[in-house]
Amino acid sequence: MTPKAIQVACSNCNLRELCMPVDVTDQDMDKLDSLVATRRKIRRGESLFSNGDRFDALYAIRTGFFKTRVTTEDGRDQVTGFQMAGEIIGLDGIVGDRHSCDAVALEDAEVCEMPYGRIEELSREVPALQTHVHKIMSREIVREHGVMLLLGSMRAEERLAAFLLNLVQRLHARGFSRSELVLRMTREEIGSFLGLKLETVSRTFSKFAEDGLIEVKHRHVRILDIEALRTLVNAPEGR
Amino acid sequence: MTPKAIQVACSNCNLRELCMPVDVTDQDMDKLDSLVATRRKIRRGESLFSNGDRFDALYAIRTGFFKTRVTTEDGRDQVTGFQMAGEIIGLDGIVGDRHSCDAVALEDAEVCEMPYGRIEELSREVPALQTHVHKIMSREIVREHGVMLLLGSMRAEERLAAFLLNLVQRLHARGFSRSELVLRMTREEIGSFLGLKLETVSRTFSKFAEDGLIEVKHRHVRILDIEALRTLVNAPEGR
DNA sequence: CGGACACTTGAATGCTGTCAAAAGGGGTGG
DNA sequence: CCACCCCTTTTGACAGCATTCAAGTGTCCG
Repeated sequence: MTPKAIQVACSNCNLRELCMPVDVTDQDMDKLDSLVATRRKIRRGESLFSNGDRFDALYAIRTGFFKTRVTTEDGRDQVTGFQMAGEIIGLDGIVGDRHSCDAVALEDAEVCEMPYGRIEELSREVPALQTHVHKIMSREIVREHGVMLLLGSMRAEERLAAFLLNLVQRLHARGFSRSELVLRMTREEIGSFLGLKLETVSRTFSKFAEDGLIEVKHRHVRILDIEALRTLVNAPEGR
Repeated sequence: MTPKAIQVACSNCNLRELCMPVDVTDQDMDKLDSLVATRRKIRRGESLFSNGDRFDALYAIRTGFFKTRVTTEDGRDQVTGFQMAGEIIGLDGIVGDRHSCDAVALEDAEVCEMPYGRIEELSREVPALQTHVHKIMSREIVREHGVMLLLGSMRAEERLAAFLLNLVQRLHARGFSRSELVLRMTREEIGSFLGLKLETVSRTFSKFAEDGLIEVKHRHVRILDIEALRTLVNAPEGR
């Protein structure tokens, strides 16, 4: 028995419902199993791909936690998202044959590499996969709309509340607590994502703790009053 | 001779190189001509689609100018982009079978409606179209990364300069002047897109004019010193 | 175990928002 | 086609939130 061979098949992957289309025949599933060419381990701090790298595959995160960020020549940078198990990264590379952002592991991670050419081939044969790929890209577009709303119209407290709610919701969908979470990123990275300085992030954490909304102990956060956080995000007065 | 029938064919459309893949055989081009089901005219102020509408087609803009915006129940809203001839809108609807944003015409417009089911079908038959669709979605993702960078790390002057440069560049690609433009949107809409209040937009326009970078006469803008604008955007110190 | 890095907190500055008022245009209806 | 009215835009004064600069503490990784 070769456990490794079993693990490599998407059909046996416990993240299947996150990465793969739901309705596929056994026959199609056999094809989809051939999508993942290799597994790749990435260590904390290392990049899965970087701005300028040739694009040739999408990656499904099996374990670990990533950030993606865009940078400019003049030193500006912006974290564009945090990604966890079951999520797909690399979509930015399709348009220009090169990646336009960096994907950095925030903890040791493992990803499934899916050669893009193979994705296109199989998409033509398996309509369910085709639709699935389109939905993944559309979902990313919609997610970014939400981030734009956050960056363009929310104040610091609202941004951080929205960030925490989003994170805990995604973690809960993966079987973790709905009230407790461990942040894998620094205050500076949170700030970059939220368009705030790290001091503002830290201060806002402290204020939430003072107000009894959360408990913060460095990177451990416990949500005490999730309703209050929701109310904050839906505050009637925008910026 | 029926000029209308001729116009409906993508193969004869002067925007073809903006909407369609470049390398297609004549045979494939015949197929692609069947993509556009109908033309639709939208009058200034009307919506092409709205949040919650059932999704069933993508739209290629033939003429006119749109804004897309997301809104929340509590009255927050955010302009997520401005779209002009040759650009594709509606991608947000794929993931949830319903649109999650509004597309509003800022001037009288005409769009080509491409039923999504037909796009999927043809994508399976014509690989060049498949790749093209993927690139369009990927391009939108990358564009939004740029907007996130703008919203998350730039100050008011930098944002407005980046906005003007982007707009004039896209207009120039469509045969318009590279230094003169007519804004189709209000100061408030610019502000919503840039995460600023309309007064700040107005003030920043005035400052640019005082500094000799541009000439502003309501919605007519003439760029006098494009290099200065570029320098502003690439300013070494971010927010 | 030690040092670099991450985090917290304080004080002051400043950019952008808010409120207000006036002027200018453009669109619509007669 | 013209005139009127409303919406858009501009500008000023002031307030507030987030940034900046600085110092001290804590902690995690090698």
